[in-house]
Amino acid sequence: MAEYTLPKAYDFKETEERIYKMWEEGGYFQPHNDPNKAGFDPDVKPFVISIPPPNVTGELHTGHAMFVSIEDLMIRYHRMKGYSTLWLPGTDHAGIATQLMVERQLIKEGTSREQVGREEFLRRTWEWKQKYGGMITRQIRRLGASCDWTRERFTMDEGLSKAVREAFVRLYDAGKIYRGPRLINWSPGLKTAVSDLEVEYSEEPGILYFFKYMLAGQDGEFIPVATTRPETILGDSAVAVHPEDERYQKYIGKKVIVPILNREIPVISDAYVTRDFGTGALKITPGHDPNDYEIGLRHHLPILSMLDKDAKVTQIGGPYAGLDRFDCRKKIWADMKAAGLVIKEEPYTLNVPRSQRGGEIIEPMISTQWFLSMHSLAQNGLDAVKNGAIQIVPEHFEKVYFNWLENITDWCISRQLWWGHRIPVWYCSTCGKETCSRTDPTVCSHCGSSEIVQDPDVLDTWFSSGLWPFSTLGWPDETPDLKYFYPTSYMETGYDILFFWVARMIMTGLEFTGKAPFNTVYLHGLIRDEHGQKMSKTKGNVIDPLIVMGELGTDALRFTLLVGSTPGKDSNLSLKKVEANRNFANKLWNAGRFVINAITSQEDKSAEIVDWTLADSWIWARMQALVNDVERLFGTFQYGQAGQLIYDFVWSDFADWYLEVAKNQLSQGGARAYLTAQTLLRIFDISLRLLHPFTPFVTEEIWGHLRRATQTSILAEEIADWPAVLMIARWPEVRQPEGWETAKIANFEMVQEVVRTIRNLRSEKNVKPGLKLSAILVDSSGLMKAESSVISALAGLDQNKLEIFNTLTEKPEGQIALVAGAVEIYLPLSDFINPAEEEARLRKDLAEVETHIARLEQLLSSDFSSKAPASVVQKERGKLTAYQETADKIKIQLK
RNA sequence: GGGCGGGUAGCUCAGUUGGUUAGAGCAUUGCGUUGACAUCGCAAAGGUCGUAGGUUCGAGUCCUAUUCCGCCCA
Repeated sequence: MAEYTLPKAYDFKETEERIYKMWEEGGYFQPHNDPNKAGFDPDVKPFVISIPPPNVTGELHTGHAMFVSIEDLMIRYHRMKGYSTLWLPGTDHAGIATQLMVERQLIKEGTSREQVGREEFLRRTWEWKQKYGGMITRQIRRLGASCDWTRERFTMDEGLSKAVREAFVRLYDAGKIYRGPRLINWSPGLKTAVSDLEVEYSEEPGILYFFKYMLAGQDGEFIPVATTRPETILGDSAVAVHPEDERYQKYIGKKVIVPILNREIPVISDAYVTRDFGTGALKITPGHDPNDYEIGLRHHLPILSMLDKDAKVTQIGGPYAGLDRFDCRKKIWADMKAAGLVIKEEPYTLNVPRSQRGGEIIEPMISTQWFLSMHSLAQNGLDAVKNGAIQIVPEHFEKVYFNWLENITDWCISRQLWWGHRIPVWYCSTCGKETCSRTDPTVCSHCGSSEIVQDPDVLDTWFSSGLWPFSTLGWPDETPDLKYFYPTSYMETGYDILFFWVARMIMTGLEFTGKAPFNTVYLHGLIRDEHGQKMSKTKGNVIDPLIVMGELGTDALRFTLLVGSTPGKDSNLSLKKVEANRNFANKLWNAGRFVINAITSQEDKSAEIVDWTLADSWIWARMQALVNDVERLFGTFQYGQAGQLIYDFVWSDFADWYLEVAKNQLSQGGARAYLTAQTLLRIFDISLRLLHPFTPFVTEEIWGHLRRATQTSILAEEIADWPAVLMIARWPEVRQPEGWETAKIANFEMVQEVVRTIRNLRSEKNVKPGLKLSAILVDSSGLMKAESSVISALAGLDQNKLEIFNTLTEKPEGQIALVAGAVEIYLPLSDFINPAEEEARLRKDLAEVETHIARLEQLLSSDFSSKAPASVVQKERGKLTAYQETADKIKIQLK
């Protein structure tokens, strides 16, 4: 007999790091079937997820914890099912964030990006990346992520940079990338263009300014106009009114005078104008407002840029040139007031465009940028989802996806930054033409001049992450990895980057590889705090996953995130829940200790042959049902639901009931004990396998102990086919029910009901838990007789003083009477008997049972019995019979 | 303005193709620690499933309207 003792509580702190190291060093994170290695079998199915690359500057937050938990679950599940599984990790270069980080450092040193120059700046940035870039991946490891770190990628790597270059050149050659002046979103603080998606609109209190647009040559006549941004008056090209607006129709075609500047601009008519907003007359500033820009194009108005890249007024602004945008607003309004042009001011809620990064106010302005024409790409992206090549989970996000792609505008892909993939276009000062090339050219491809200079801008970071599923596998080269692992399987990420990232990957995947880059998009929701508030540093409600893991364990955090979430829905994270799941890990640990003890206590295999007990059969039936349910739920991405079922099974069925019965069975020794230990081993093993994708650490640790303990026990042959580690153990197989299950479950449930009934009464009467009671049971089915030992053990009865009769002609004296289903129970608690109370209790029970009887009788006499499916009707009939039996028994006791 | 999602126990949330006594965790109340577990056990209490209609033998679940909340897009 092997001695095998474990600490009383699960110590995750001692365990997690050790286990992770063991996995990683054991090579378990790498696909077992690798196209780069000998013995590769192309027929083995791969399962692939490319990680949503976190910013290289990032620090772990709950969003990362969420995606790592879900993706690791998907990966571990498929690995256990035998797929050659690849979870490819990496980070993106986060153009703006990283550049800011390094710039900040330079400023601290008393220098600046401009002073050190582009080359030195990039050297410093790489240096920074080498030093700090590994932080986020180390933190992801802590979550238990079973990524193949040998294939880790970074968007600025040589290979991925090559992919970016290839993608750009192909799109350029196809005429889908173009350069030109357009109205774009300008970030004056960062001094770069940003895409439409990077602008957020926030409602803020502001002022609506009403003023006079004086008519040229008509003394005193004016059109009243309202604006939220008076400084843009300097860039006005027209005043627009609705064509059918009777107030202003007469002015259409006339000229008005721009305040202060005294330029003359036309009054035009356009149906875009809302007649009942403001004054019904709209000033048009095509150079600084997207709607005005459209109107400007329609009416061929001059486009004036009255703000420069620092958001200061240009020469267009005459006397205001050089002023900051907000100073100018004040000054021009004061000057207009002095000139008698002001009508009034009203408070007004503005929709202020702000930068997603940093929150500064974005200025729409005209700028020469590179754009990707989206039309054909978007159409392919739409088709891929519409024809089912890609499935989005949950389904309703397909509508959101369609809505965006159907209304897509061209994507501004150039950024005025230094950190990123530089645009591979060179301008020739000799012939004035562009050269776009896969390799850096030395001369102009048009005239051969060496007077060429590269475009200074870099590409949007999302341009490179948009290629991620295939660039990470080696594209544009036809590598073995690309051939075998592409297209990938699932794309799992938050719904907040459906447009930023997912849609763009789909479009580029189709464009460059001709294939959808994945077959399924699984979107998870955002993590909020306990009360559903968005986490933010200013609110101080941020939950740091590193702290949670440190205090309650990684498994507890993972289980909470997985079980508390439904696809696509935001979920609230509460530490109370994490704590409950920490308790669950401990529960599992202790159940494991019990099982190990039961196994190692078996001394020899008795030759005696015994059959399974009712409890054995019951737990098997429940286990099989669970395996079945989990499989079904995983198939429909309902991981939370599956986790909940496993939790309930382990805690309630296995630990609360089977383990308690097992104690009784083990104490009988011999073959009974052996068989029980075997059942404990098998059931617990399957439980751990099912739970492993949710809580990898604790399950791996206990399973390892279970394996080692069993190896030196007489049950060793039971585990002959177990691998060295749980993470590559086979996923439990679904078995079809054999027919006996329903009856065994029903019988055991009857036993449970009798036990609960007795326990409740003991509790109600404050019977000391240790006190063994005698009892009389009346049961004609024979079930109680067969299970008397189990019932005595679980309900605290003295088996020697337990009498079981098929029928009882006379009600025993001095006993408390109870009914559980069709079983009558009598307990000799004469000291506690208060006849009036007892009768009242029985009458109350009877009344309740009778309401059920009445309800069911009515139901069964209605159309229900003819129209509902037979099985449903049968079920209700059975219930009625059971209630009637119970009622009969209670009536006997009331006599 | 357009679109999407949600109102279920005190709190935070689950709830399969509709199946007839709506679940969990936490919180609350009572009892209980000499071998799996106090990071626990055994019990109890707690819900007109936002509102109003409809479909159906049957609705938390499907349909319509309505109200409140949230998100996305313009």
